[in-house]
Amino acid sequence: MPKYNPAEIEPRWQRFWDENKTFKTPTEVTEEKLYALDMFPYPSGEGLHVGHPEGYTATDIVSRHARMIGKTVLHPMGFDAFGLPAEEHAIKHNASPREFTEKNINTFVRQLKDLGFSYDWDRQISTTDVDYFKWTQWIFLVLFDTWFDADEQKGRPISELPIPAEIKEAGEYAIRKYQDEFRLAFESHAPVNWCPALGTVLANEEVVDGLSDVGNHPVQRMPLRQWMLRITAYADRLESDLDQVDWPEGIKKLQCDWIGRSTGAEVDFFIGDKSQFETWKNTRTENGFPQALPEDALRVYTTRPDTLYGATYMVIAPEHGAVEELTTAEQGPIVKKYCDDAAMKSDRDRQDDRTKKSGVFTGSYAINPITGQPVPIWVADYVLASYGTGAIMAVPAHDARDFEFAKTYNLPIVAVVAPPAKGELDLEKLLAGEICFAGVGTAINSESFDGLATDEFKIKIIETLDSTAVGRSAVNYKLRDWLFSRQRFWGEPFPILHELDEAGNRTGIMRPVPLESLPVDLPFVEDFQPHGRPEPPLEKADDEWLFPVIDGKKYKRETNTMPQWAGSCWYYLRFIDPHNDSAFIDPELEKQWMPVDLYIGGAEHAVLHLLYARFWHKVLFDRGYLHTPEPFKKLVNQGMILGDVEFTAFRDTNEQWVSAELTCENDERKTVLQATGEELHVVKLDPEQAEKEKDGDNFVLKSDPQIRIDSRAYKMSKSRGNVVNPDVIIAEYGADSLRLYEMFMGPLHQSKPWSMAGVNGVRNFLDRVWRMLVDEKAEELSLSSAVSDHAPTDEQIRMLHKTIKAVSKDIETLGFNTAISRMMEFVNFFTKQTERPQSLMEPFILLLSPFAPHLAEELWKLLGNESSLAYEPWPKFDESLTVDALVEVPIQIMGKIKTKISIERGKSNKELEAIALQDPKIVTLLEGLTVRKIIAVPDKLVNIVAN
RNA sequence: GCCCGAGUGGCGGAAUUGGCAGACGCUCAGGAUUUAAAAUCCUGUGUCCUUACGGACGUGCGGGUUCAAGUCCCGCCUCGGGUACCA
Repeated sequence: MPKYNPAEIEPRWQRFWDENKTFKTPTEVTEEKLYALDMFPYPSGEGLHVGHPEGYTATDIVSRHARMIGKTVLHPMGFDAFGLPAEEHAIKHNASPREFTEKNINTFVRQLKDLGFSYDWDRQISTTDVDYFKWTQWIFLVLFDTWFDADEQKGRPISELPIPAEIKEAGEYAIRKYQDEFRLAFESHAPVNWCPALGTVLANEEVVDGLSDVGNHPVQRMPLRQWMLRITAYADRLESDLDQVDWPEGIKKLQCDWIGRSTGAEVDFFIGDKSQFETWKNTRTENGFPQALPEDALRVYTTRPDTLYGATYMVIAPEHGAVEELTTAEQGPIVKKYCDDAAMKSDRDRQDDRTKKSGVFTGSYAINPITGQPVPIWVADYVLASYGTGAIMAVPAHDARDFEFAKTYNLPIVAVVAPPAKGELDLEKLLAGEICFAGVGTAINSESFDGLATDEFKIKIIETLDSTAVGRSAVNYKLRDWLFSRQRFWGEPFPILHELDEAGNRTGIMRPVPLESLPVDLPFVEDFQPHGRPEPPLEKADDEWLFPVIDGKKYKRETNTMPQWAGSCWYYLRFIDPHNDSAFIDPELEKQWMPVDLYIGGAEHAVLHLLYARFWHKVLFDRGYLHTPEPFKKLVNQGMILGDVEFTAFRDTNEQWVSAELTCENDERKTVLQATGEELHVVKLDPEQAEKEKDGDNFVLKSDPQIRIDSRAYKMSKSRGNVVNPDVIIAEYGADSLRLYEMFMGPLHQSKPWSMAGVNGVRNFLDRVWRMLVDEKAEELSLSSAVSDHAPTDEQIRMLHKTIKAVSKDIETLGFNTAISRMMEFVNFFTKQTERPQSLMEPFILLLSPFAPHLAEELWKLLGNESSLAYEPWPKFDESLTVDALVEVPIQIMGKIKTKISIERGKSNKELEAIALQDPKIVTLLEGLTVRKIIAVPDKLVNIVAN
């Protein structure tokens, strides 16, 4: 009995595609190319998750469709395989991270092949391949060899960096040190996020609420020598070039916010006696605004220079360089204690304290350059050393944080901006210092500037500050330079050698490992367990690796490794030319394939990966290795797939039901009774036990409708036990069903709950497709007798053309869920037809093929075709055949539908009106009414206004 | 707190430019087929009123614009996600 049996069909076609290299990327790239890319996965030990195939199926459908419309397609897959989990696993099991990673990759490849994706497997890469990270190291050296020319807004070779005459005179060593200060990859000794549990430092982006992103371990600040990448130099371009790409607005905004560009002014407040202020100001006006931080002034950054008249005190960060100098002898001990405490505090503690502000007075005053009045200088940890100048002018009347601080320490509050007239804010209260207003408005208490609107004021005041050289306009970014080194084993080694002197100490001279000596492979290390101290595991490599001698000079290798992000910053380029051993990519091939036309992946990479990759791309672009300024033309984020919907109810310790609205979660994420905090039992219910409230939106217990229950889909997680394994779905329903279901669930970008019943639903559809063509009662696999070479009817032809049109359009807009529903309608229609002309069945199978490729290939063959349908021309439709001759037009009276008439398409509104008014039902309904107006929309509706 | 996104039947979701709300699928109910079951096929399935014919209501809530609003405008509510002292 030839029933639809995916377990037999699917492996057979997968083998066919593999053996025939059906999806090998063509070497001749035609004008119309498609580069469809998935965010490559981290090959975890758990294997593929059902979230992975969602995006992968979408790009696969687009790729398969593109081949059929004649495009040349590049559709590759690879693995982002460096990273902490493999190393942690290796430590735990005393094994090699490489072996573990390779095993996981094999599982992933097997699972991906089971899903029938049309990847060109000859291009498979892993970031951990030595042949791959050779070029990651090479790109690092490009960064090392590049400085950013701010005037040209462009990265240039370090050899083109202008060297000041006095440096030149000081000799080669001075020149090298000078260059090192400008490189895009540079060493720094700044405080970093050190995570003792992971034994490594982390990027700001990898620390969430003072805990590590991976594993939730505490993170502390400590100064360490680190490699940094100067991503801040590219901040403006990373922001402005977002207009060039077709990305979701939300993601663009996230990147913009992350870059956090703000404009305002830097203002110097004179430190010294009020009597010398005029002299200071005059000297300033003569000499101009100093580039470097002056010693006789405190420099602040503000986005609201228009509130300068309201600056009643100043605050510097505890780490600010001038703390000691500004602290008076009397205040010395308490300031020192405050700063020491702040330094001890972890980021986590700082978060907790954020609700209340603390600070201490330094004892010093600075002179407001516009009013000439002295203001006290305080130290407080609500000012960050790393942003702006690490010092602020505090305007408590117009900044919520300053307001809170001023209230706590009884500092004066002066209102200088009146809210817009319409506002409900009470001006009296504002003037009395009782409330704070942070918006824009009209200047008050600002001498000659009074009455100016905020925006005008800003421009005027900057002009004034500029003319006397006490201030200037300035731009700031939230974006920080990228901390690029990790103290772990399982990452790319840096291709950098540190020159040593006779005594074995670093001379400070660095030497890049030359191209011919790349890659720098990971050495064998007996034990790479983190020990809670910041010496990287590579320090334990043998001397031969650690201390190379070149031209008689002894060097020590850099022993930090690169972070996981490094490999994923450029993998999309390597896919274009994966086996090239003389360059990271052939420039000709790069021109043919870049940019990536469609990039699909999860929104969790909205800032990190996408920002880092764009940054590297721009550097490589500036240095002439690439021809596009942006790597990813169109980006789509797939939504998260949640677990099946769950109903939960709550019971107290006396086994009594508790209604859901009386519960809440406590700090330990346990469900408790809101009123008393009593811990409750969480009971998972069978859907049978739940029902919807009679008049309300809540679900309640069927047995006791007074008790509300929770109905929600949760994120899939091991602990919740709601994880769906794709292998199980494939075994039970088939890969085509899994692919189809994930596409049918809803819009790609939306998060949606899994439903086993839904999988069964699409499997049902595939069964129906099978039966539409196959005679299930026959002994051998053969066509159903309904399938014939009969001439199709007009209705049948229209059905096909409508379906072709809808499916084609939906693939273009990635509306896969509606494409599938249109194909379901086609099948519903034809299974009722006793004659199913083969000439209509064939195009339908082609339409289905990108979605359910195994089944489509099988049926295509059954219909008598010899070869794979992968490159068959996509069916075309005739516009005139996509509409019916007759249309049903509703007739409304006062906007309410009264009847429907079936008429020929294309009637004018006059004709429509006449037909409507003659309709017997309408005539009856209009009796006694006066027709005031008739609106007729051709082929759509008629609305009669009558009363 | 701030910034996004979303609220449509029992559930997932459809609905060019405002123009027939609920396509398609699931669920459930009834029927056919069968010795029986599975599978399959057919019919029905927003709510309320009505024996029926039919009618009223209905896209989170309250207003508004319009001949006509899920769609546009104003004001809220709830949920999901992101983010957090960035001056």
